[in-house]
Amino acid sequence: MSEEKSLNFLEEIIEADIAAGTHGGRVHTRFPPEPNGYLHIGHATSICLNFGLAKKYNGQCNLRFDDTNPVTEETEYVENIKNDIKWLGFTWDNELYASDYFEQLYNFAATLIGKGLAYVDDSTAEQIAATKGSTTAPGTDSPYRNRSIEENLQLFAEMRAGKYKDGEKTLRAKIDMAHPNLLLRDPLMYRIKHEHHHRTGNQWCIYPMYDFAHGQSDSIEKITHSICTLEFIHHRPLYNWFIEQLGIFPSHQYEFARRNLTYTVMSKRKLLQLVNEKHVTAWDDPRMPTISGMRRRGYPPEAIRQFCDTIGIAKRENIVDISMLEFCVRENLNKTANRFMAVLDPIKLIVTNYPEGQEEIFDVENNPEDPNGGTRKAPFSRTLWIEREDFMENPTKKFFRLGVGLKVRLKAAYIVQCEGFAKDDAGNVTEVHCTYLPESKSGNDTSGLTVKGTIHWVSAAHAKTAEVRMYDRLFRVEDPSSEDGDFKDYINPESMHVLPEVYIEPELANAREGDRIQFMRKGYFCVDKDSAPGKLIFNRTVTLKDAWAKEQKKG
RNA sequence: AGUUCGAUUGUGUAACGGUAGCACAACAGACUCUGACUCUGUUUGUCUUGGUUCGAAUCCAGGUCGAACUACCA
Repeated sequence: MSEEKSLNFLEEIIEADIAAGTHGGRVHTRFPPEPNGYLHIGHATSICLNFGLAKKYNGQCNLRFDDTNPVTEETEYVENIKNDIKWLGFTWDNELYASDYFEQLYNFAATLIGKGLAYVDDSTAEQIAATKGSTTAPGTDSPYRNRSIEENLQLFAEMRAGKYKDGEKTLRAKIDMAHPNLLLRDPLMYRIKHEHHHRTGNQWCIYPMYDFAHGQSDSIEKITHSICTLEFIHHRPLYNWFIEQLGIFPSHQYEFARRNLTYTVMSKRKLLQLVNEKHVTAWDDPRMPTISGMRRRGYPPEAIRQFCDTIGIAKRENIVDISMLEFCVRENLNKTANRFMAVLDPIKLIVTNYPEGQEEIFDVENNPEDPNGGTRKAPFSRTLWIEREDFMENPTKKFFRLGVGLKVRLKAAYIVQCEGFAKDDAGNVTEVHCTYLPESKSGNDTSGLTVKGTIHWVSAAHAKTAEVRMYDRLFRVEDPSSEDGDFKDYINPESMHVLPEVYIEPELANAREGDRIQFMRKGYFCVDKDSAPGKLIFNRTVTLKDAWAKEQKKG
C-alpha cells in the first residue's frame, strides 16, 4: 500500500458523518440544475463531485431539475442536460423535478401561515425593495405584515385560485426585517405568474421562489449532503429556518467554490448572450465551454472527468489555467486517437527519381502508444503534398526539415534529399524537388542514415479532401469578465479559422461523425456533425505541444 | 459601511503543531520514423504584524487584500 490520496474537505465531512453514524451512515447527494440553459464545464465539476461522492461512499445521487420559474425553463434544456450527464458517464438514481413537489410546497406554505410565520403582502416589487433596508440599515415592516392567520390563509388560497394578477400579491416569510442577513428580511416564498410551465402546464398560477423550493426539495428527498456553490452560503440559514419551522428532514448544505477557467466566461447569462448575438453558432459551438461544445470539439468525457479530479475542490476563489484542461485532453487522446496524415497548407513535393506512374502501398501504424492499434495502408507516388512550413528556402541552423541539401524521412516511407525548388512569378515556392534513397525504405532501412526530421505527406493522386475548422480560445484575455467594458470586446477574432480544402490520406475518408483522431504533427481533430457524405469536416480539438514553435519565438 | 467566506510558487491543490509536497505552466537536457509521447533535471510560494509554543502554513489577536449578499432569477 502507498500513501492514500488526501481527502477534500467534503470527503472529510462525509467520512466524519459516516463515522458518527449520522443518518445511519447513509450518503445521498443530488445534482440540481435549472433547465434554463446548457451545462458547462463548471457544472461538470459539480456533477463529478455529487455523483462521484455518492459512488465512493456507496450512496445515491439524484438528478433534480429545479424548475420553479416557468418563464425561462424549457423541455429542450431538460433533454440536453440529461444527455450531457449521460455522456459524461454518470447515471442518476432518481430523475426528479421540484415541480413534482408543488402541492407539497403549497402545503408547507400553508403550514407556516398557520403558525403565524408567513403572510400575504400586497406591496409592489418596488415597495418591497424600498423597505428592504441595506447592508448597514435595517428594513421596515410591511403594512400587511400583521394580517390574521385566517385572512392570510384565505388570500393565499385565492392567489392559487387565480383571483389576482401577476405581481398583485406575494407570500412572504415573517422573520425579521432588521436581520443582518438580507435574505432573512421577510423573503418572498410565492409569487403570482400566470404562465405555462413545461411540466405542470396551466395547473398553477403561483410558483414558489427558489429559496422556498430548494431546501425543502432536498429535505423531501432526504438528501444527506446538499452540495452547492459558494454564493448560496448566505441562503443556508434561510433553508435551515424553513426546515426547522416545518420540522422536516434536516438536509445540510455545504458550499464549494465554483471553478473558473482562463480565456472563457462561465455565466449562463453571458453564454446565452454569445449564442443570441451570434458570436458563436450555437450552445454546442466547439468554442463554447459547454459540455455539448466540448463534446463537439472532440474532448473525451474521460478527459473532462480527469480534469475535474485534478483541479480538486476547495472554498477559495480560483481561475484554473485552460492548459490544465488541454493537458488532460491530450493525455487521453494520445493513448486513444489513431494517427493519420493530413496536409493543411499544401505545397508539392516531386520525387524526381521515382518513376512516373509507379505507386507503393505502405503500412502505417495507427497509434504508436497502442501495441494493438494495428496498421493502415497509405499509397505513395512520385508527386506528394507536404506542409508548406516543412520547407525553408534559407534554412536556419536548427531547422530539421527540407531545404536544399537537407534530408528528412517521409513518415513510413523513404528518406528524401532536397535538390531544388521552383517558384512562381510572385516569388512563392510552388514545388520542392527531392530524390529518394530506395534502400531507406521504412521497416527495411539499410541506408545506415539517420535523419533528424520526419515529416508527413499525402500522395497527390490518391489524396481526398476535407474541410478543417481550426479553433482557438474564444477570448484574447485570461479573464474577460474582469476587464474594463463589455466582455464581448475581448472575443478573439481568430477563434475560428476555416480551411475549406485540405488533403487527407484516403483511409481517412471512412471517418465518421464524432471520431477523434490525430493529424500527425498537427494536433487532435474530431469529425464534426456538419459533415455530409463525401464532405468531411474536422474540428481541431487541440494542438500538439510544439517545441519548434517555441524555438522559433526565441528568434 | 454591515454580514459571511476566503488568502500556500505563474495556475490549481496538499501538508490537520514537527523536512512546505504533487499536477499544470515555464526553463534546461536525453530519447524520438510525430520538434508529439516518454524520461531526467531546474527555477519560483505560506498576505502582514504581533502572541502562544522547544517548534506555527497550521492555534490566538489586530491589520491588509479579495469574493459573495441588498432580483416577484436560480
